[in-house]
Amino acid sequence: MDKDKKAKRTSCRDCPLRDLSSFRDFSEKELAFVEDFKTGELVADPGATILVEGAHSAHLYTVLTGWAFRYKTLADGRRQILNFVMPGDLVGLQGTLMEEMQHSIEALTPVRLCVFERGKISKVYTQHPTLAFDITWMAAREERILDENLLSVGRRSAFERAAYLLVYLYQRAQLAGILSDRKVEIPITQQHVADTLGLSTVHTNKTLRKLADRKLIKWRDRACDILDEEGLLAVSGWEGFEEKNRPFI
Amino acid sequence: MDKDKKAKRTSCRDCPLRDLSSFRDFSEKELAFVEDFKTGELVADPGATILVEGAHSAHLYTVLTGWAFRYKTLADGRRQILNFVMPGDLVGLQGTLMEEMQHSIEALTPVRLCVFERGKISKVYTQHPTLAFDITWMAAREERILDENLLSVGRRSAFERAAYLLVYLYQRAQLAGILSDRKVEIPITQQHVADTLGLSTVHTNKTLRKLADRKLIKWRDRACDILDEEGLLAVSGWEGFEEKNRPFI
DNA sequence: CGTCTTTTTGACCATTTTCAATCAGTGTGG
DNA sequence: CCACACTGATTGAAAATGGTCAAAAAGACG
Repeated sequence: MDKDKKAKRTSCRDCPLRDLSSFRDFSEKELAFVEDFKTGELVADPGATILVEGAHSAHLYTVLTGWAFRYKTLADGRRQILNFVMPGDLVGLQGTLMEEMQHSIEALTPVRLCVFERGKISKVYTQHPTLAFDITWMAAREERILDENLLSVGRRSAFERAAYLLVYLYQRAQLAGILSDRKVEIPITQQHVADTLGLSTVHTNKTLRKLADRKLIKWRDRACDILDEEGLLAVSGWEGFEEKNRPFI
Repeated sequence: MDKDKKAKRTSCRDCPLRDLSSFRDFSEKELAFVEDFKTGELVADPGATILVEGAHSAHLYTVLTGWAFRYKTLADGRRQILNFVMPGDLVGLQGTLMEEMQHSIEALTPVRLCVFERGKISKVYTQHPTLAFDITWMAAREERILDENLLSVGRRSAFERAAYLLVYLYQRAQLAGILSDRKVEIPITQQHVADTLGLSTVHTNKTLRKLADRKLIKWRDRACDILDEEGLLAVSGWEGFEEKNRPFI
């Protein structure tokens, strides 16, 4: 895993995520603590494995920039993508709290992460209850997303599922502040879409085509334009996010 | 919702869950705090809705006895069961932390729950970091279970999926201490199984029959004997739990 | 015994997968 | 600049998995 590039360190005070309207504000004390909690930064190349199933991670991370995804595989190689990881997301909590990670994380683009020391996490709980609360909040948020994903894979048709995934990614990218116009440069292949939806690549391709035929999206090599957000929401039957002032660390 | 039966109160010190080997021990101070945090108890009848999607729950619960399940539905009624709830499980955290619940919970058997006041949860974080940590731990555990479920629904065949679900329930019931011999009195219908696996009832029936033909299980009306735990694990390709000393509140 | 719920079955239909190519776009070395 | 190698997107056809419909059988229960 060629992920061990140490990068120059950004101060938490200058953290670009703080400027985004969807994240909550921090007190000076909190900032000082997080600044201390942070051990360094790490950059992973596209395709690099950031965390691997079975490992007992020594670190906890927050994504600063870039896209990644969480996934699990079966013995024969079948892969299920569980969720996508964007700036502001906390990663590696499972490996920090429990014995070992039960999923892997792979970078889609160059990913820059803040590194936090596993051992120091108890200090968050003893010294900064508000931040501890935020960690729980983020875990609950991930759970909520997984709930919706499970509903999608279990009960929505391929067409609805694909529509859901694309608006979902669109809205998340928007909230994470990584969007150029209505164009989401989703850095994923149709293979990734297939592994998220629980479909074959072939059928995924035909399904995306159908969405494109209806002028809802436009798929391009490793990118996708969202042409009709409302239309996608309608097809999927999803209500969308109403997330404001979410915390992060 | 006919769930409003107030029940007589059990002291946390006498909590039957404390005796089970799979749960962690508590300090005297923690016990005293939880005792105070607990507002009362509540009993729900089979079929009753304990928490409903869209509500802003005023309470947080821990299940003392009984089975329930978490689920979401689409507008046209399609239902996806997300996970099952057993003694020791924390319930309603989403509704406590965020604006509103995005899933419902329904009782399968008579369910007895401990009730905690939503407003007091911040006291857990400020006064009892170890318990706050436990809450996060439980959220991470739920996430892990959902990950495996998603893998199952997305990538396992109907046959593997069914095998997975049944050993999973068997092992959880065992850890929760609600098991009569190898016989799991799973209080669910094939309809519930279908809604968990993302299959139709008809196909679920045929799949369960195939498991029975291979002497892995024996299905009975609202009950299921696990005849061959190892066999089910092998079919599903799942490793099983290795959970010890889990926390609860 | 009659009613209700749950399980079981069979026939037929739809969605999705698999297999096998082909096509398009990108980057590389000559 | 072009041939060649790659990866990702597309297609068509055959096969399989799972869904729908309709109805019967089997328990559970008052």
